[in-house]
Amino acid sequence: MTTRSYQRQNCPVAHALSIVGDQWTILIVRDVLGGPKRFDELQSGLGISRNLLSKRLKQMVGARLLAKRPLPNSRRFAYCLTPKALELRPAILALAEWGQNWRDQSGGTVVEITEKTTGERVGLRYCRLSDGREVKSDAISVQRVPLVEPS
Amino acid sequence: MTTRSYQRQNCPVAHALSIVGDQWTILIVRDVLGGPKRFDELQSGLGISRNLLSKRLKQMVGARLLAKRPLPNSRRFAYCLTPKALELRPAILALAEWGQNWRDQSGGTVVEITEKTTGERVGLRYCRLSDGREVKSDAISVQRVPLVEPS
DNA sequence: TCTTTAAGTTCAAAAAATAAACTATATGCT
DNA sequence: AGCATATAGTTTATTTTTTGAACTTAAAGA
Repeated sequence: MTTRSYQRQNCPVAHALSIVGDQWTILIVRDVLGGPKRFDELQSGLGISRNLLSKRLKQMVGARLLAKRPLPNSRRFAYCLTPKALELRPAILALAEWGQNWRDQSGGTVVEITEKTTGERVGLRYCRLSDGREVKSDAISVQRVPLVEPS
Repeated sequence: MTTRSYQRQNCPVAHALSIVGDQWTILIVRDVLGGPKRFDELQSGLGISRNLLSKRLKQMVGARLLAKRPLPNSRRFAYCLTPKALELRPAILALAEWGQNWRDQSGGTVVEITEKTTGERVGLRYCRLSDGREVKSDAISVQRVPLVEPS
């Protein structure tokens, strides 16, 4: 799939996938969500080949998903998340929830979201924007509408 | 990336991506979310090559994301979503929201979620499971925990 | 000095995706 | 009946990506 074929769909899902839709980018973001990571940490954690990791990290820095920072008193580097990548968290957590609901074996690990202050469990839900109340997923409707910029 | 390298990560995100993490599967689900689709409709809508679409549809039927049904009084077929694929909707909508928040040009189309009964706008938010109240994204914490099956 | 570590780069081979042409079968038109 | 068209793919050759392993460069530690 070329960037062009994503773009000509003029769809926000296709646009998102043109940036994070390859085999590794989401997993890299997932790892860096746990804190800044160095090249070799990412490589051994993911099992990705080194040249491809190198290429992906460059693309991700170019797409402003990651920032590459030198570590103090060393000639090493850390890759850190930008706000743009941090905002992928809901998408990643939605994938995680789907993955654990439809996992094929029992066991493994699950991702648990909790409220920092109380430790209470939290999940992603549809909410009415006006009052923040939950709306059940079968009570929603999805439309694609042309975007009109506010003037 | 092999299926094996996804599996050995033992992570629900990696598991989800081992099923829907290629370049086309999410876009196919997105299209079929709009109603059952035939082979040629998907092919021309997506611009995917025919042999790859054929392969992906087989994989997706095998993964129980799609069901292939003959259309009555014709020798044509429709690909329909299963509940498993329908449950990808939150992930796809989260990607759509990210894609439109970080789109590079103005214009285009956006995905709008509304409540069927009232037409009010709806979004994906973090909610406390106990009382359904919204929790701000900077007030949550994410952990991976080993899953213990209820006995 | 020798070894190790970190962050890559290079290169050849394998796998996946693309594009275009081809096939098989049924239906509709003249 | 004969011919063109539509549907749902398959085949084949080419291009692009990904992999895996070895190599490089520079600095730090023993």
